[in-house]
Amino acid sequence: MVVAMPNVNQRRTVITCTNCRLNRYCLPAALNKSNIKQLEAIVEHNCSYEKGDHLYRQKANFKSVYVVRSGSFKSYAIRYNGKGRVNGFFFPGEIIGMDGISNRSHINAVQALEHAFVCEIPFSELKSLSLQIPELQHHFFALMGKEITNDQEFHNLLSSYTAEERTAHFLINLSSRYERVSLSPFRLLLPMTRGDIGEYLGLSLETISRMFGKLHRKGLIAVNNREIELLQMEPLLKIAGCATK
Amino acid sequence: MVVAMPNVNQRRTVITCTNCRLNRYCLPAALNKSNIKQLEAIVEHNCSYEKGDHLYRQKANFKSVYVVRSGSFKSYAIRYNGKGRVNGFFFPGEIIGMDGISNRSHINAVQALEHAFVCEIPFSELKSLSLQIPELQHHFFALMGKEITNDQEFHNLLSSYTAEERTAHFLINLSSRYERVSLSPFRLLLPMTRGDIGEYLGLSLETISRMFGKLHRKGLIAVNNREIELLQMEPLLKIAGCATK
DNA sequence: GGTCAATATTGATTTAGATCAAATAAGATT
DNA sequence: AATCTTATTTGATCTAAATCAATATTGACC
Repeated sequence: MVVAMPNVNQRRTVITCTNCRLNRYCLPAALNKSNIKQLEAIVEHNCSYEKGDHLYRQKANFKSVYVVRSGSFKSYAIRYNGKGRVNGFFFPGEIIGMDGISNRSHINAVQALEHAFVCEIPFSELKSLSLQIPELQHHFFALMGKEITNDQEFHNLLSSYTAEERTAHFLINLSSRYERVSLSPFRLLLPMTRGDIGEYLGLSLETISRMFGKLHRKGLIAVNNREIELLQMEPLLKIAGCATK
Repeated sequence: MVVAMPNVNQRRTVITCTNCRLNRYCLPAALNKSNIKQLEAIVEHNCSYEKGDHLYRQKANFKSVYVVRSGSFKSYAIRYNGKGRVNGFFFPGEIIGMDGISNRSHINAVQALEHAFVCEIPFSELKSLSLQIPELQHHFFALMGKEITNDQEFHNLLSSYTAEERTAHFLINLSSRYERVSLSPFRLLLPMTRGDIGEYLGLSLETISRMFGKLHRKGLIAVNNREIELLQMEPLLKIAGCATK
């Protein structure tokens, strides 16, 4: 089994926000020490999931948001007409569950792509705490805002990018998310299948395979099954439609 | 000039949230009378825009969110590579500006499609007020959550729907948004061009025209330039991938 | 190690929708 | 009303990516 995302908190010590390796990317990032203690009190740390396990299913009641501590997840939705599938991937430090806030029920299902740990944060308690800690409210607004801008940029990608551009963008995006949590941004271990990527990017799995081949032939990446090495960032960034500083 | 969205508050009386026709769809929906007064105090009512005017441009500083009072808007983003365009339409009672929350700068530009009025709500004041009024905080979280689920459903549409399905979905979606503010859900006056719709749905403007023609030939809609009449909702809903109750 | 199922690659063919190209039609401007 | 510009429709052609099909690889499990 490919385990792309190392489990980062294997130590015997009790895991808390204060000692979590990811706390500067997560909700505590916005808080002072005493506020972090308050946050810690409402968080359920270290819930474990095996590959294939569901964090929640479509239409499940919304109760909490979750932060990935290690491992990775995909979210997907199937409409009654059978259309639509994977619409998101989640890596350490990223928040899962905002798809349930407006309706009190989740529109997506979320499934572990490999063995994973998450922290669970009951949303009603998070809201109460946000009333007391303005920085927390501010930060959570910012996180939701980030989700909105990401989704809108993705709208852009799906409505105007070619298969090659989408594929390059996907790799560049993964690279920066890996880098954020101190994983190599150049050697990507993909926890998802070509099929998952295809559904996510609105392409067939064969096209994903072909585009990896094309980028490989251009000398921009090396492909070894689930391991993708990014060899030339500048041209990749260009194809991906990202400004190269 | 087509004026699809009637201006609903033409009276001479001073416009406030309390007397606004849209208050049950807008932020006041969640508040009691005394809280509405507090909200009113921070809102700049009745800012006027002519067709083509920009509410804000790409990369503009984020200061406020806006609620459409009358008329309509489109949002669009152009990446440095020239890709991407229209990514949203906004009608009375809908909120504009969440694309600036995470970054303190807007990723989209927003332009009036016809003569329009908006209310401006400074975001920092809205946040302060949300700390005092839990219902307001809750409601704004819900509004942002709604934006997220809408965007995700759109991801689904762009990655797996055919041209006909997208077009039907667009009409059905418009219909329900018109109905919400007491406009006819069956006779849609479109304030945007076929080109705008095409960019939004990831299709060419010719395809939009052809799909309108196709739905017309099936007897499901009548097309008269910018006026679209929805004649048979059930089959339209089915094509659009919406469950028909 | 051997079998099986899931995943990935590669090639051949098809097709939905893009693009190119006129011709109309509607609105704006004079 | 006459002109000009901008939108819209419709047709012919092209193409990017889907689909179909076969093979190869990998990992899971006995």
